[in-house]
Amino acid sequence: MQATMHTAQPTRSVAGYALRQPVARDALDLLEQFGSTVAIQREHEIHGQGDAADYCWRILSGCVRTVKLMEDGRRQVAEFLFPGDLLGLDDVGTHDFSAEAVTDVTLRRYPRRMVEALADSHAALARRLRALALANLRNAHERMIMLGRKTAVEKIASFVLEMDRRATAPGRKVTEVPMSRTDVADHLGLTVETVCRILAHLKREGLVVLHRTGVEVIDRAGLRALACEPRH
Amino acid sequence: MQATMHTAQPTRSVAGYALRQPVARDALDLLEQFGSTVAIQREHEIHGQGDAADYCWRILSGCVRTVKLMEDGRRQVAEFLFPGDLLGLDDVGTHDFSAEAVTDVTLRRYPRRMVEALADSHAALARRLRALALANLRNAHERMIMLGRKTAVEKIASFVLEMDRRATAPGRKVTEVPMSRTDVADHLGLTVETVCRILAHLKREGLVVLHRTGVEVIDRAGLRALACEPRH
DNA sequence: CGCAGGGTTGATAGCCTTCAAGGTCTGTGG
DNA sequence: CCACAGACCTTGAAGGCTATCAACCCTGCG
Repeated sequence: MQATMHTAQPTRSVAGYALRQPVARDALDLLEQFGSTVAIQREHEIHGQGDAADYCWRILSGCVRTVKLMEDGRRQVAEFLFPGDLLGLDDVGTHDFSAEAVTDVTLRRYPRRMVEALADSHAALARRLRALALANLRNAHERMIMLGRKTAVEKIASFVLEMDRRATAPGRKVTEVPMSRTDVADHLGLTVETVCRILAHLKREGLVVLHRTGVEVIDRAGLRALACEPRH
Repeated sequence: MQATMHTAQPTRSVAGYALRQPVARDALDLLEQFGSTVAIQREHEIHGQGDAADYCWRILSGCVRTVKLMEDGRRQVAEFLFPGDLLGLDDVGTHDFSAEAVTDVTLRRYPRRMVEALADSHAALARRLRALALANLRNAHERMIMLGRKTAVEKIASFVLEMDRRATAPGRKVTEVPMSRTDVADHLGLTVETVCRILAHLKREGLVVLHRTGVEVIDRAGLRALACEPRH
């Protein structure tokens, strides 16, 4: 789901996978005329798991999570989305996940029908859509090795670095971390308690400073070492 | 990477995500004239991690695994591919994974350059390629909840059921399981020993029978219950 | 026949979870 | 303004699931 769009948020300098096949004028601009702006309140649902995939969205402000639930309540947060990211383009027929507002969010909404129709007549858009899907696939694969083979410390260190890259406002030192510890836990395949403990550990080690609603990376190299190295 | 193609292997009745947007004549047939057939020996590499993505392949016979390695040797097997599945279509520029032959395999190889060129002039092919990418993305998401939230027993039960669906020759009761226990472990985020122990457990419980080089599902409903239920 | 590699099983250890008990912050109402 | 309730966060103690270490088995093959 996550993919950066750069025309809409020129101030954000997030590294965009989608930029590998640049086009002079972004092919996604074709959609703009069919868009409408909507606002969703914190903790409200944007779409449910199994809903018809009639729309897709671009995040203008705020943070969104995509969630999959098991019958017994176990939860997996697939992605966190930030301004510029796209949501709901990857579901065929029905949405695979529910999408929920982590904070108050504003979205630009596009009818899927138009997307598909335009893609058929504009090769550049079709190419762009596939590039987005492939970038998301690459992300998903990265998460697989994270979930399958990394230790808790490595997961948290990776997560902090990812937030630092993706969610730090330009010019600010402190990365906003709007989601709850529970969300982070369900994203990384851990428990709330483990997330807390390991963040506290990183803080004791002087790698990060924890603020009210954010994290400040002190020792980026140290975190990077923790994020990939074998246990300890 | 995995995606079923059904024109090429009409005898296989694997449920194909790719069939959601059927076209009268499969758009992928456009590629056939540019294909060449290659054979790769067991345990040999088809392409390496980081190699230029100049080709993609369709598996004609045998079994292939896609592998990602961490610096310290930890390994993640992203997918197992069987006849009819496509390989290497999802990598832009360079391959994200290495692909290795689990058994002796025969492949049909296509130049990526032709794929991209044809996609630009044939909307149906472009649509089909995106559908394949999205199906793979859906698979990857399914694996995320598996790796992040399922217990070892649930992982193994799910895996056996998946092999039963995908790799059972038509009319046969016994599912060939050509990959080693190590491969299975690295696919599920477990160790070899745990895989062995849990297979033995499923056997003791009468859910499966283990053969030399395959598994026979005895109690499909029982396995299905184990695959999704909470621990125990 | 002996060797090598993968598979299986057992014993032990450790990471993370589970269970439990405060602590902190925010929003609300008196 | 202050008190209070509730949600989230944090920290501690104990337990369980899976990994690790080790030994043995089995099979195929030179």
